[in-house]
Amino acid sequence: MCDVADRRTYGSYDDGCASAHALDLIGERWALIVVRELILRSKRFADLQHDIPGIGPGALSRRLRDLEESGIVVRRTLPRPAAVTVYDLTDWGRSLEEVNAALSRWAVRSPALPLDADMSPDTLVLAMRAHARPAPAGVPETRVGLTLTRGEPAAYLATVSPAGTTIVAADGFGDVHARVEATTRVWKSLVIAGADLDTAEVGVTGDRAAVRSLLAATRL
Amino acid sequence: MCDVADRRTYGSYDDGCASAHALDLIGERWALIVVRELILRSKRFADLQHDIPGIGPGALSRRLRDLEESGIVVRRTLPRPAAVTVYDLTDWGRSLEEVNAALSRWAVRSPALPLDADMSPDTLVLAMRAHARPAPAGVPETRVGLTLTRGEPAAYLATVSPAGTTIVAADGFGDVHARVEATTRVWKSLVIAGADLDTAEVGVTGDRAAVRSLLAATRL
DNA sequence: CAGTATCCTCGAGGATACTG
DNA sequence: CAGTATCCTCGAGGATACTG
Repeated sequence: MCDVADRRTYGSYDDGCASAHALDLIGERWALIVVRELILRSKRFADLQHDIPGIGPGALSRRLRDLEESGIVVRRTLPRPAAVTVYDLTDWGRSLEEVNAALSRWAVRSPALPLDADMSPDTLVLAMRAHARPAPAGVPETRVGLTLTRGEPAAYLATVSPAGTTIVAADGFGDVHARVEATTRVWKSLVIAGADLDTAEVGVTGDRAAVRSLLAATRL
Repeated sequence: MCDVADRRTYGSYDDGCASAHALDLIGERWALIVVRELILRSKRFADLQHDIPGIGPGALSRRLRDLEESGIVVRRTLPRPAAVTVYDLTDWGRSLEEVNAALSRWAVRSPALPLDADMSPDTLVLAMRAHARPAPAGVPETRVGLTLTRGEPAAYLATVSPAGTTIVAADGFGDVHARVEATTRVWKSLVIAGADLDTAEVGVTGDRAAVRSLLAATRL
């Protein structure tokens, strides 16, 4: 299927383990970060540059090409009149969310976890998904519309219930128990640093308890 | 807790996400491979060099120092008369098995998964653990003693039951339904490439069906 | 055995300017 | 906007020899 000799390039692990092979594919610098930014939605080149602090156009370009060759990313052209190039994940690539989640659950116990760095709305929502827990038994299903801003606002629909907690990207909210608006920085302080909802600069419409349920079910 | 400015070294992701922080700690080349080799048992420097094909003494030395500083690895000196230095994982470091397992479960679906490269006995057993499934309901508990050789033989005790499948490093086997002896290369062909037990060069003592149960519960 | 020291090569990728 | 091209710096780590 794959000759070892073919793989012996500089930087490749000559090791038969599946996880070593995984590192060959997504162990390169920036690779998993790029994948992460594409899990919730497809994006354009400039979107990725904006959402990934510190990546240069050269590094991004190369990483996208590698990931495409590995079958993790696909490059598509939107139908006219948009006619614009976007990057998306294959199904297999999207299943890297599990790897990202495992990393996140592990890292949260790090003594050196940075609490004040910035992150994109999508990344923050992925962190919530990685740590999402079901609501306590007996609690009725609660839906919250979440709008996070860092530059452009991004909207998500969260559903909290004893059967499980989900958060997905959303265009509209429909019928929700509460709506929340916050900057990523402020919302992050609630989710990751455990700040208090009442003292944070968060705009809440509707049932404040619903927002508390969401935080209780997704806090790191 | 951690000033961003302190972290802005070359190679560090300036990103607030927990999984990006994880990559700061274990995203370096060889880091996760070294951790993986220590999950099942503590090892000496030369053991690690032997078990990790292609790593040089300089790279291993540096990686161990970094991992120690991050609180993932601990260096211990065995009591006299051994008086020898061994490397071990902290509890937090050992919980990286979950990350390794997530990577392994993802990579197994790679179209380019190499099937013929070599791997250490411990690594092979970790792959089995990552994919371990419970036995079908109603099947009685089965215990298998597994001895894998690549240089030194390494022994493991596997327990397969509807409540779950476990494999741990073992010194002796006690009362088991079957004993298996194989080289890592041959056993790998059974577990990863799906080769047939009857045609493989495997020494089986006791109940052959027990070995089939183990393979059915741990095959990738 | 358990590393450290040295030398060297290599490629990643940051910064920047540029093109279609 | 969507990248590519160029230049440069930097550090990783392979190979090897060496030390306690």
